[in-house]
Amino acid sequence: MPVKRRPGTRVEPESVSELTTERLSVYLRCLEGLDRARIKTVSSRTLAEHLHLNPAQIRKDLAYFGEFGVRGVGYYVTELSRHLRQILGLDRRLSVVIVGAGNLGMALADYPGFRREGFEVIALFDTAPHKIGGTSRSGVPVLDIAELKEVAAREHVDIAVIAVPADASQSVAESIVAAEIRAILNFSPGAVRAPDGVKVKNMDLTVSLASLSFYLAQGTNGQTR
Amino acid sequence: MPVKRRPGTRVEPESVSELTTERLSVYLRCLEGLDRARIKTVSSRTLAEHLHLNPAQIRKDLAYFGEFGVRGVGYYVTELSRHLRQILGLDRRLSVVIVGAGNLGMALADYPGFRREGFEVIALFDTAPHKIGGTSRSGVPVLDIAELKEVAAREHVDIAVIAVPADASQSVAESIVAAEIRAILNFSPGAVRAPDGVKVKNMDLTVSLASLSFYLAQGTNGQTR
DNA sequence: TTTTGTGAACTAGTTCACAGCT
DNA sequence: AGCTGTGAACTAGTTCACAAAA
Repeated sequence: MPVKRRPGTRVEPESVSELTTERLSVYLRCLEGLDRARIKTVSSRTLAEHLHLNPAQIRKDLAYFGEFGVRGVGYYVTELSRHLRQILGLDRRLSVVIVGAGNLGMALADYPGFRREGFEVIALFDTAPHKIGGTSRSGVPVLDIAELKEVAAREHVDIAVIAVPADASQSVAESIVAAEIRAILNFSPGAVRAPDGVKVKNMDLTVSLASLSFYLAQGTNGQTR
Repeated sequence: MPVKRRPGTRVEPESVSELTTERLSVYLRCLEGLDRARIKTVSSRTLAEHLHLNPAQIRKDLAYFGEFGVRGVGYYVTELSRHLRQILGLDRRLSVVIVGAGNLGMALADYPGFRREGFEVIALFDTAPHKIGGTSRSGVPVLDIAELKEVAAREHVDIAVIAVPADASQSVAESIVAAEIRAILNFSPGAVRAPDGVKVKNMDLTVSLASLSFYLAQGTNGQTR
């Protein structure tokens, strides 16, 4: 029996897993490619072949949010892209700050992929006096971390990236939470703790390398995604 | 009934999931901290409290590889660290190359966490003539990607990191596979395809940010790890 | 016909709960 | 007593398979 939810309708938060939302982002990127190639419609089967995924999974992921497809036809590429951008909240400018103006923080501030996807890096934050007042190569200013709360309030910062050494990460996370930023992308080793209502995503280089090392050591076999 | 497997014994590859191996790396880091604090033994409960995990999960993860614990006592910290390092293949020097000597590649080459965990970045590779022949700030040489195969054979490279723009990532992946490197950490957007026997781990910034954006847009609530 | 949307079946991963060892 | 190791139960995630729509 068809779900009588209209496309774009909000869904109960608990029911959508992070695995699903990550795949939505992958679908979106693929659809944007198809759109540039002037392809009008795509079936879950074709999309699944592109992405090496199961077609039923794609249909199920999309069906959480509405009935976007047309039976016998598939999905309209441009339309589905627009829906996915809206579902993912990518239909508006998102402002990002990076805490830690070391090599990694600076590199991330200048990463062209951010801007291309609608993320704007408005500032770097650090504690080192000789860094404060400077800018990244592309001109992102480095500010004193003491100013984070004020800047976040003034500029409506959506996401904070943590790119500091491990021993500073928890205190940085607390400053971010105090600044009322509700989403954190953490590149520091070791998970940071944040209260409910603040989403933390860990990108731990060390853990990923260890997992590759295990594969090499044990001769396991597999593929991520 | 006790498993009659001795500690350190190899396990059937298929039975250990990537989620488990990633947690092993987290356990190891935590144990190293306890070891530095001169703590001799730790129970799965205590470890679980540190890491905000379930104690049964920790016991189960460890039990895949042997019986490391002592009933009534817990685990000997130093001994378990040593076992985990061996299981993860971190008991030896691992050599890493980075393909793509842009901002991100350079930053990764100089990332101190690599060396600290026993990974040695031996070279960067790029195609841009003005980059080739130079070095990163910490002195990692930038070589021509045409030399990758030769260097990999000579230096026994374990892991390759992809840090190039999306449109180059698949061809870079093919060069890496041709160089007989069997583990890839991919920072490019879009999953790269590699044959069986080559492990790919994707660290897709765009996907992670989109997932945070979804959380902000929908007001979902959760915590990674 | 093609292809969606979805209940049902299946597979993977987590947590419980307890026997058994120290 | 305390704590591990592990079957059993549970929960989450994926894939199958088919009715319904175009």
